[in-house]
Formats: sequence, C-alpha cells, structure tokens
Amino acid sequence: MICERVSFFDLDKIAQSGQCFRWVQTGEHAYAVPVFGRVLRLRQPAPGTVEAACSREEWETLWKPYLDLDCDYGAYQAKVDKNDAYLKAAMTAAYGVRVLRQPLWETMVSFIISQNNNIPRIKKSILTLCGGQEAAFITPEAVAAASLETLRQAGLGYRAPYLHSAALQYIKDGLDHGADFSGYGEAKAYFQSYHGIGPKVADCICLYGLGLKDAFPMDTWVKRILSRYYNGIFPLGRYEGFAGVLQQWMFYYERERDAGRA
DNA sequence: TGCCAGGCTTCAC
DNA sequence: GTGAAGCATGGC
Repeated sequence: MICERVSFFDLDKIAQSGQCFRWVQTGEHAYAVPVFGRVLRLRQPAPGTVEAACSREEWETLWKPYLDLDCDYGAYQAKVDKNDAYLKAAMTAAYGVRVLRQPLWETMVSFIISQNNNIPRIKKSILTLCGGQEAAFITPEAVAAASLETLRQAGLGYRAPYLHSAALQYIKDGLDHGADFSGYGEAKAYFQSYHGIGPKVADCICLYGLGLKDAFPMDTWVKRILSRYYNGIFPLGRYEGFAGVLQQWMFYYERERDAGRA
C-alpha cells in the first residue's frame, strides 16, 4: 500500500460526479475501482492524502494518470473569471472533482448507454453487461458476439443496436491498438460517425476516454445551466484547453443543488 | 401516476 | 439548418 499527498482531490465527489459508473463504495471515503482489468482499493483518510493498495510502479504508470493527478487543477481554478458568480460557486462546491481519464472502450459503452437515461439505470446496465462489480469490463468482442436480445436484457432498450454496431466498428477500426486523432475536432467527428452517437456522447468520449479537455458535453443539465445563467452561450473561448473540466464542475454543482445538498 | 433521464435518429419544413 | 415526434425503461 502506498500513501500519497494530493491536492484538489476529493474521492467522494469524484465518485458522485457522474463520470464513472463502476466505483463501489467499500467504507468511509473508500472505494473499489475496477479498471484496466484490476481492482484498485482507494481511501482518502484526510483531504490532502490518498491511500492506494498497489505498488509504486502501478501507481505512477496506471492510477495517477487515471485519476488525472498529473494535471494542475489549481491552474484551472486561477483562470476562472472572477466576475462569473455561477462558475465560482460551482468551482467551490466541486472542489476536488477531477476529470478521470478512463479506458476508451469503457467510456464508449458507458456513454452510449447513458443517453436519455438516469445514472442508477446506467450503473445497473453496465453491471449486468460486465457480470459483476469487480469483473473485468465487457470486451468489444463479447458485445459484438452478443445477440441484441442479450443486450436488451441488460436494460439497454433501443440503445442495444447502437452498442452492438459500435463494438463492430471499434474492432474494425482497431481502436484497441490506440486511437490516433489530430485533435479534438477530428476525434469528435469520428465518434459522431457511429450510429447512435451524437454530439453529446461524442464529447463525453473525447473528454473522459481521450482526455481531450476542449470537449464540453451538453446534456440536459448543462443546457439548463447555460439557459439560466449564460443566455444560452458559455464562454468556451476563454477556457480553451480545459472547458470540459468546468463543465464537470457545473454538472456536479447543479445536481448537488437539485438534490438539496449544495 | 406521470415526468424525467449525462440524446439520438428520422422525418417534416 | 431548425423543430418535433418517437424511442425503451426504470428512478423518483
């Protein structure tokens, strides 16, 4: 087990931020995180500290990048418009929410399922597909080999053919061997070419699956925020290179407020 | 019970 | 290009 000092990091908030659907709470500020075919045990005994049940090498090569701990979130905070009251409040409430860098295939599956869906149902569908809380994530080959009926039994509804065809194209395009895009624009256009992936899901894939932080997913919550506080237009130009992080903070904040917690 | 959910495709216009 | 209907299904 290793113990690390961390800044701008809140395990509980990240678990609640609607970007990961397989984390399992195992105790107070403690989670089992099944990714990369392993299960990491994480605990945050104090705000500036995190414990991880893994080797130093695994932490550096796998988990630190996954948790986006190489990235300076203080710099993002410092660039927020001081006159933007809404964004400042969101930033305060979402202090510690980092944007995870998740495996591409897992991100594609998760967010194809997410469309017009709610988070508890998304989690349940992914759990069923994977066959267990700590099981390895379902492979593209397994999805490609599955019948639509099998996929529907996981509660996918009309999204079943979307996921199935996505698996076929993912395999055909060899994305398991790396996804090379010249930039955010090209990546988003590529994923939107999939049947059943539109602008919002493509942005989620870019942001969480490829770490392209120019992606700014516009779901119903974010649209509502923009309509209420930004006259429908968010100043993306001001936040080039990390707008997606702000989106994550606003999404978290708005849902917490809706639940009466913020 | 009815509205809603980290939306998309399809079809009018 | 914009707008509305239809979509599966369970959470609340």
